Amino acid sequence: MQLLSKTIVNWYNTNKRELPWRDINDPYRIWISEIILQQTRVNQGMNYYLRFIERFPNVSVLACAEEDEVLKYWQGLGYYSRARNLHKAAKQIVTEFNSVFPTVHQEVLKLAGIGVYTAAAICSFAYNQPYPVVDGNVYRVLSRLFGIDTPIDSGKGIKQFARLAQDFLDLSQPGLHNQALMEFGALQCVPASPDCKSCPLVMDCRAFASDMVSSLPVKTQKVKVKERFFNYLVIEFNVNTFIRKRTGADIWKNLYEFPLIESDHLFTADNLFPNADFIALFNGIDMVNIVNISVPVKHVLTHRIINAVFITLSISNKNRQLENYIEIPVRQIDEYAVSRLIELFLESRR
DNA sequence: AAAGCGGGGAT
DNA sequence: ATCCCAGCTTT
Repeated sequence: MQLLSKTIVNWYNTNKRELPWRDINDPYRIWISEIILQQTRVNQGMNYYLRFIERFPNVSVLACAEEDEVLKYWQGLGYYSRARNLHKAAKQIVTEFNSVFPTVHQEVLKLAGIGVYTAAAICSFAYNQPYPVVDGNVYRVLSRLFGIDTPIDSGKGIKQFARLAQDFLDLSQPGLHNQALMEFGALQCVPASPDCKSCPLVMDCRAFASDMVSSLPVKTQKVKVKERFFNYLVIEFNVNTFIRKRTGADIWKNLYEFPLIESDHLFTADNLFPNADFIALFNGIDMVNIVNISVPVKHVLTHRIINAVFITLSISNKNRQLENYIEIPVRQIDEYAVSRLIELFLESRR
């Protein structure tokens, strides 16, 4: 076991990428990088990390910031609960740990947004503590190396791989071992068509020996894609428009958007005025002029398809319903964190 | 245990 | 189209 780990670490030392959050000990920076990289590729998160660290260089600065600004720095990256939890955890650290990032694994694990993987990553990278990381890369490398076909998204699989990863951990250098194992999965033992001929572990790989590389790891997929229909109302009132913060347990929580009527279909010029929600929103307004109705947009996410249309309209006066919204000059919307869907619409209008 | 949460790149 | 990425939280 230890020999295999040494082989991977040797591979790592000659093949690793130079990354700004690598070869540092600052738990804060490691923490930020780990949260950004959850379900996110290095290339996608790199600039977010650099900008985030520049604006929020330490936990105190982050804790003092407004959540709105933290979300603005997260705009476009997705999984926005990461940003909300990051901010929440920063406040936890200030109040519960005197602004010093905790060094005890159990305490790290209690911070908002930090689960088993991230706690192990921080404690091993920053403090060299003996906790094995088990991320998507590790599942893939270990399942192939040891020829394990237990589904990695089952309770049994999670426990089995956690135990295996613990046994596989090189206790003499846990941080380096973990980094190397993940980088090996990211660059060498890739999901599709890995170059096994150049792999230093090819002779030790159970999956290669039994021609199972392409079928491991096993995952019981289920992803049901649900469709939703968002009708956005881009209201022009002199030079102003109206926006609102999304609330509730739903997509894009705490991000801003135009007045929205969700329906089981998209509005068109033909079915717009008979719609009860539409009529209600503009009740009491003397004149509503439809300026433009955008072509339908299909915003595809992993587990959702958002169909959206942007209806631009001008109004002659305000009513009671619009008091529930924030009235801002149109250009000022750039200061608010919005979803990628809204961002793309705004870009298309420039 | 299952569902929900974003967005993008590789194949 | 499908998979999956340095996963976590809520139901």
